[in-house]
Amino acid sequence: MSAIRKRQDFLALRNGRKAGKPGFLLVSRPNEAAGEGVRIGLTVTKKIGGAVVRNRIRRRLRAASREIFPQFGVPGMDYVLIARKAAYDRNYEALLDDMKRALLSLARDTK
RNA sequence: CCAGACGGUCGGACGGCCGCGUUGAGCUUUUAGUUCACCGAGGAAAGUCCGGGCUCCAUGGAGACAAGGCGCCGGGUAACGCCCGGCCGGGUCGUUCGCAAGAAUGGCUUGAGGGAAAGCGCCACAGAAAACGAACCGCCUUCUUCGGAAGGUAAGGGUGAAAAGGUGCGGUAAGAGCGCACCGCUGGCCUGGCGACAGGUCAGGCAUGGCAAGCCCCGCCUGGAGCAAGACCGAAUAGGGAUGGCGCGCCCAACGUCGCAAGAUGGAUGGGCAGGCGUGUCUUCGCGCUGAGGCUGUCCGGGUUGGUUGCUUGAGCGCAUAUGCAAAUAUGCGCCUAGAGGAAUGGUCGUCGCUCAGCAAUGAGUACAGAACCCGGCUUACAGACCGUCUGGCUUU
Repeated sequence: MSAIRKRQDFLALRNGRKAGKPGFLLVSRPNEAAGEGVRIGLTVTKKIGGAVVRNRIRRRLRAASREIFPQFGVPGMDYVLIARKAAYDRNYEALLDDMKRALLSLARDTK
């Protein structure tokens, strides 16, 4: 499991499959170059809030993804989480559940 | 004890589980991975408004001009438009003196606080008039056709943010610094103070308003850009320069050169044909493109993605002593305190603290806000707590 850092890679995800949840929008796309690894990127736009709010959202989503992705992420896929405002104070258990369901629904669509 | 103002300090704590970044040490086979340890956001990290350090660029010295900024005095500072102390003015409240105008003094508050007799400009509305010293009403004198007209007058009315020093007495046709007293103002001199200024004294009746945060004048200051500055290393691909190798078919031909001529020779940013490539299933044939434009070796320089560096020890922080009203400075001792880069410094659960509501159980809230080269300031945001000074109220003695 590694992070997506380059702008080019983020742009490539733009047309991927999407699954929306209260706290975020999950986008996925198969990645030929990466092989078997799962790559995750985070996007938190300025529209959502100040730096403090954005940092907290980024950390919560990152912490949640660490718990969920090793088990439910599909190897060889790139994922991008686009944050929404609700991620700031949504119940953590609900956030984990949202993420699990989003991954499952994307995996079903791919088949 | 309560409330308020001002100044200063702080701005949650502990534990479990799961994680991240720098550094150090160890282990594994180098790459990399892994284990342990240490450290890991702010008072404003914010706004990016001033002042510097640092870096690159520009620059011979000095002056002038332009543009921008600053503007009472003294001190502090690396520097500042910041800070400290002082001076002067405005507003407001109280006290004292005075018939009054006004003055003195204390508290709070406030001032972009140089120049308005260098010049230009502006002063809305209202008002007669907003500066050329001004007559609307009123007042007084003269004349009168009894409607008013001419002249004098800034005491009174009215307008306004602002109306031509104020109060009182005299004076006068009515008035007026016209005269006088007091208050205010302006100028000279003397004294005190480093100075801004203050006090005293003499003179002047003292027409010549306000705005300089409109232009302007005077004095002082200022080169430009910023860590995405700058330095180094440099993959693949494309492109640039130098140099070498291979290849560069045929015909026509403008024109050039040589020649007395015949002719010879070179031959284009020209034309045609071979040849090559593509295409319709293939051949023939046709169409399109191409037709020396090529292929390749070596070296050089620039340079993108990326990597390394700049990158945290500094006008640093704490304590003590000394000097100073203070800002601050000096000396001594101690300390090392984030360095990321799609960007670490956390996520989650529990217990407690604090504030508010409630008799209680309990419930609700726990701010503003996230380093990005580094300092000194300013400004703005902020739940709550603590300390000090002052003011007011209540209770007790």
